[in-house]
Amino acid sequence: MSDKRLQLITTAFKLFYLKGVHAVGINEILSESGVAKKTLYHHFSGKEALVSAVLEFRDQRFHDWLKGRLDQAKPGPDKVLTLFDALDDWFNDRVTELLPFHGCFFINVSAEFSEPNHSLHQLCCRHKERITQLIRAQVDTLGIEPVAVDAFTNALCLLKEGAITLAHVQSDRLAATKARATALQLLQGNQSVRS
Amino acid sequence: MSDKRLQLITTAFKLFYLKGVHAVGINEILSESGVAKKTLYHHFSGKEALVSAVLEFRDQRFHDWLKGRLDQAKPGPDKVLTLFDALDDWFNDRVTELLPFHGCFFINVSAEFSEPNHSLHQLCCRHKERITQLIRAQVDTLGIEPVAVDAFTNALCLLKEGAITLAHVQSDRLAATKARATALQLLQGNQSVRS
DNA sequence: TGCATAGTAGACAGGTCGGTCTACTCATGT
DNA sequence: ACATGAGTAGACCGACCTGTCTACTATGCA
Repeated sequence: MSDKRLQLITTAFKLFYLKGVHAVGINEILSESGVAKKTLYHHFSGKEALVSAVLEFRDQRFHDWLKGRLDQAKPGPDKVLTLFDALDDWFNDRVTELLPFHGCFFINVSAEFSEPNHSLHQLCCRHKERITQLIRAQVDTLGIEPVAVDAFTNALCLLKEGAITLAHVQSDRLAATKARATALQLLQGNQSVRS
Repeated sequence: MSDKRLQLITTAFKLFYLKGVHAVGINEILSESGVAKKTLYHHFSGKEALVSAVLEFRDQRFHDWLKGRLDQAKPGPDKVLTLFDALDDWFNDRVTELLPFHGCFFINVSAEFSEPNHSLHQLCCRHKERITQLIRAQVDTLGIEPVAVDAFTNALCLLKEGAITLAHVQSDRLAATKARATALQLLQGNQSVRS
């Protein structure tokens, strides 16, 4: 990956994440990154292609970070509760590689490109699916029956997205803690989970 | 409320909800609503004031609809499970007064005006707080201890926001059903709830 | 040596943005 | 009779938008 190309992507992400895609113009990205306009249009066919690349970049970054956190958890219930500890760190700006929290970039972009058929919206959808798979893999390690795996994965994803929304819209820095408590309650209420 | 003013608000809402605030220009709202530009600036000081009015309008509409649904529920666990039945109707476009589902308008606007201090972002936050109060009132009728009321209200709100996000970003029309199942599990796992 | 590649700065085009303003109509109430 | 306020149509302003283009530089490779 070219140096300038990466520079454009990281700068664009920073600005898009902070202000939204429509609110940031090409020229702002150029002056902020110190790259010439011709260079941008050499690497990307247009603004939308740049947004695509930024989504892909963030998807990778976020996925790698979360996978790293989950892999560190010790076997057992911790495997899923760690998810909320990681979210808590994210919401409270203790994860430098994710930049200060301004909601989920993919939820935000979905909101701006609301049409489900839009290619950018679909990229956001695919990111969420990847993260869901990551979580399902954790739930799988609990050794519960397959039907319960699906149900519990659904519940965890709902709590995760809910926490992100509360943390962003209502600036609720405790959102992850609340979600963790609920997840714990589900774990304890379900006797099929080996403790 | 003036006839033209209301016309502007409803048209603006329809377009903002569908395409996002930044993606819709004043001129589009004018041509769509058939109102003159001077009239718009007679009623509103600018675009931002119009967005404010639209948020207030939607807040009222949504709150009234949900309150109506919750009030109809019969006492007991139904008081909270009805929330997810209502969401299911919303997600699947069976609520005409809310228009076809394109996510939560307030989450979407929050994403476009991400700064927590921004007045539009705060309006979105206040809407969420109002809805939370509505839900808390339902949980109160269950007759459980005060601490559990807070915890269960938090859980329900997390599940609700999670369901909205799944329904929008991933076009998951079953999101409300999944959230309902999780809420039921929480109800059953908690013996302090009178059945 | 020669030529493609990746880069710079920035003018430029065509369009849209939010917002102002002029000139006009029409209904209402005093 | 007449002033006021709500309305219309649309020209116009300056700013900004995405994207193209010219002219030039530096590097690396065949």
